[in-house]
Order: sequence, then structure tokens, then C-alpha cells
Amino acid sequence: MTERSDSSLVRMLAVLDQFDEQHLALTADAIGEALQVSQPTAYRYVRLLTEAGLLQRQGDALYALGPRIIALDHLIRRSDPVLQHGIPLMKELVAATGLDCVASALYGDQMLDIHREYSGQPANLSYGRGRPRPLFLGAAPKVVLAQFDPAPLRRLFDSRAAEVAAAGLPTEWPAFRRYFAGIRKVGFYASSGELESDLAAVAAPLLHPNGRPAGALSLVTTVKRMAVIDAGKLAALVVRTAGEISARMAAAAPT
Amino acid sequence: MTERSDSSLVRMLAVLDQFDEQHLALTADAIGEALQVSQPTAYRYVRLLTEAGLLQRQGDALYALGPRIIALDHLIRRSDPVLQHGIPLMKELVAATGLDCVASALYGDQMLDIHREYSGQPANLSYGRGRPRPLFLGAAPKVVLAQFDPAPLRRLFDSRAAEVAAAGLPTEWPAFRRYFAGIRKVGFYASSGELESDLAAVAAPLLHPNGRPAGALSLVTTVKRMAVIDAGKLAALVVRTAGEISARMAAAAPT
DNA sequence: TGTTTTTTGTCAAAATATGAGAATTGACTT
DNA sequence: AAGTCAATTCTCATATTTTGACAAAAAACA
Repeated sequence: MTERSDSSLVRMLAVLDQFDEQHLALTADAIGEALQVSQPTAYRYVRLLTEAGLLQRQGDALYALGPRIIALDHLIRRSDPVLQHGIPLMKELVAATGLDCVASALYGDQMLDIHREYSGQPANLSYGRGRPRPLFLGAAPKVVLAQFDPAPLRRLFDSRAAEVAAAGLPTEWPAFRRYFAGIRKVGFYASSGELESDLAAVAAPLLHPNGRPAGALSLVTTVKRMAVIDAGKLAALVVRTAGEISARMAAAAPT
Repeated sequence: MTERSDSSLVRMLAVLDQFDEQHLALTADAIGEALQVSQPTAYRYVRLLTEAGLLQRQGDALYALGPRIIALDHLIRRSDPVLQHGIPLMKELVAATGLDCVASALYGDQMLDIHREYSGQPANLSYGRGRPRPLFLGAAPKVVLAQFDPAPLRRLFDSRAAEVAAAGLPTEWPAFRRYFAGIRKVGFYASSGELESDLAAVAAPLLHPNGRPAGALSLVTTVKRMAVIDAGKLAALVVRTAGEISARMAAAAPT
């Protein structure tokens, strides 16, 4: 397995990979060890990233993610077309339904919620903005995968067979493909208790101007409340709004 | 002006500097030109940053800030002690006062709002989370600067004389120092129309366990509404809550 | 104050980032 | 479909830089 070069740049960026929910702050030594670099190099990486604001010191000998990330997050919220065009319509959808509305997007092969518009009562969703989610569970990922062309979908199927099986999806490619073709045809997907046992959602795809999937728009509520809702009307509403957002993105896209 | 070395890493990180409110998406060529590197190098930087998720393609030939930033922002929200301990108390403060509550923090010599707890009616604040703010204008920065030791304050005063003058602060060091010593003594600062002409705020400092300033807690409303509020009681409330947040941070800090 | 831990500096050797140019991919037009 | 143009990656020789061992300095700590 010969790695491509450019490793010093890659290594420095890999510093950011060391942070996660369990490791919110790290010592320079720990980072150096994880990256297999010497102590001076580890300190150099940390210093440069700190100067760039991507890291900051936190207490003694600990480094945490830095303020620059907050500032960049602010910019991304303004530059993301899904959010630009989606938020106003999401507000309308919340007002119309009384349910929580979530926009998710696929990045590489990672799914993220990028915005949540709450219906009023405190959020009942444990997957907050920015938390990566399983790729094969829940309404949002499924409507997105349903938009994939066969070739990329096949690659995903092959490379993440374990997750596919764990999610209870067909483990044979033809059946897997048919499953998502079905969702694509219907245009939306309604889940109940898939990602969290007491939540239900209806999702529709958001599309880039070129027809490729940009993400998903979902309405979320408890399984209990969903039971008394007209699922057909809800689905139509989500599909229509998602279509409108996609249309606005297309209209605004530079030729 | 001889720059220190380590330049390829610095240059790559400088790619992120090219994005701002006016430039939410850039071509690889534009980035290369700004950094003074060749086309292949510019594309390499962009590719590596994209692989790291810090950038993403946006439409044709355009690159924008990437999803990783959203995910990292999610992590930083959990790792920031001010937010960890502050948010619950901020909610209480909003409930008690009906005003918007803002937590700001100083990073290097940049001030950022890191969280806003809204009172209900749509936000009337144009400085959203993550947007850098002037360092010498408004209640939040002032209570923070008031906690500085003389030496660092002097450095700031010297290095940013123009901003000091523009903010209408004393341009002589002794007077400048006395001005902030006064705020420090009082323990809070009330502004009216400083940062935005129709907004007023009351801010108190948040302190790290070691006594150094961590940021500020503010209550914000319109100048009009503030006029009918008992400023003394409001200030006492902000000071008390800020103190409680600081205390909780100290209690939770590792020895 | 003395003592440990964290962080930065020095410098020669080795690794690798760089740019010129070419090749390739990919999007859009006819 | 085939052709055209722009966007992006590849190849490779060269020189610039990064790197780590060692040491010094600076901070925290007692």
C-alpha cells in the first residue's frame, strides 16, 4: 500500500483528525505520537495551527480546537447554497407543520446535519448540527443514496459492506440496488425509529443544478406524534419544499 | 522583512485566509495567485484541503469552505468550557430578563461571539455567532480588556493605536489605562449605541480559573427598551451570572 | 529559590515540495 | 456522438525545506 506523497502537508492536517468527542483536548506529545513524528515537529505543527487559529491552548500543555473554526463556520453558513436558499423555506415548513425541520448534506461519504429549524419545544434530537451520522440509517441518508448513479452506489456498497449489513439492508447488490431505486421512484422516504427508536422522519432529496444529490430535507418528530399525522400530505409537503429549494439553488447558480 | 521558514505549511493554511464575506467561493487559480504559487501547487493545496474536508467543490471550478468545519465546530462547542458551563445559565438569564444573552470570547487579539441565547422574537443582532467584532467597541470587549494586566494591555494599545483612536478612547496611555481600570473596578460595563446605534448592552467578564479573562457575558436589547429597565439590577444579574459561570469553570477544571 | 516539565532553537542530512510542461479528465456545444 | 475548451492531475529533475537529535530556554511547580 504505497501512500501518495505530499505527506508533510497531509500529516499536519491529520493533527485535526486527532480530536473527537472523546479527545477534546490533547497534549503536543500525544499528537506527535499519534502522527509518528518527533517532538519538535509535533510542537511545530501545533504552533503553526495555533497561529492559524485552528488550535488554541487550553489550560496547561493542552491544545484544543481553535476560534478560527467558529469564524469559518460562520462563513460556511453564508456560502452554503443549501442553507442560503433552504433556511427561509425551512422556517415556513416548521410554521406549517409544527415539526422540526433538518437539512443534511453528504460530503464525500459522510452525512452531516447542516441546519436545524426547531418547532418550538426544546429539541428532541440527539444528533445536533455537525455531528456525523450513519450513512445507511434514517430517512435523510436514504433519499440521498437513492439519487446515486449505479456506479458510485456500487462502490459504496462494496466498500462498506459491514455497515450495510448492520443497517439491515440487502446484502446482495441487485436487491440493494432495487431497494434504493424504489425510494428514488417514490421521491421520499419515511422512517420510524431507525436512527433513534422514538423518532420518526420524512425526507426528500435536495438536488444540485446538475441533478446530483446535494443533501436531504427532513421533517422530524416522535414516533407517537407521527402516528396521528397524514403521512401522505406530509411527504408531499417535504417533496415540494425540497424541490423548491433545489429550484432556487439552480436559479441562483452561475451559468 | 525576512519571514520565518516553515513556509509550505503556512502557505497551505493561508488558503483558508482567502475566504471572507466577500469571497465565499474561489477558483484554484485565484488562490494560487493570491499565495504566489504555481498552478499545480495551488491545485495540490486545494486537493489536500478538500481531502481533509476543509474545502469542498462548489459548482464549477469553485471551491468553498468544507463540511469538516461544521463537524469541528460541533466539537469545539463541546470542548469550550465557557459554553459547557455557560449555556444553561444563559438560558436562565434569558428567561429572567426577556433579553438576548451573548457569550463572547477573546482569542489572541480577536473577539468573537461564541453563543447567543435568544429571547424569543427574531434576533435583532447583526453580529452573529462567529463573526469577528471590533476590539475596542461595545460592552463585551471592554469588560474583557479591563481584566488585562498592564503589560499586555499596553502592547495592545501600542499595536492598535488607530483602532483605539477610531473608537473614541483615550489616545494617551495613562488615560487609556485609567479608563479600563475604572471599568474593572465597577465590574461591568453598559454600552448604548456603541457597536450599532440602536442596540444597548450590559456586559460582565468571564474569568479563567487562573484569573485571566476568558470572555464576556452580555445582555443585549434595543436602546429604547433598555431605557425603561433598571440598569443597576440588570448589571447585578449579569455580574452574578458571569461569576457563577466562572466559578463552575473553576470547579470543573483539572487541578 | 530549586526542580521538573513544556516549549523553542540549532543545524546538517535527507526527504519532498515545487514548477514547467504535458497529458488527462470532464463539461458543454454543435 | 464527436469535438472543443477549460479545469485538473501527472511526470520528473532540482533545489528548497522539512526533519529529528540534541541542547537551550522558558514556564510551571513546589
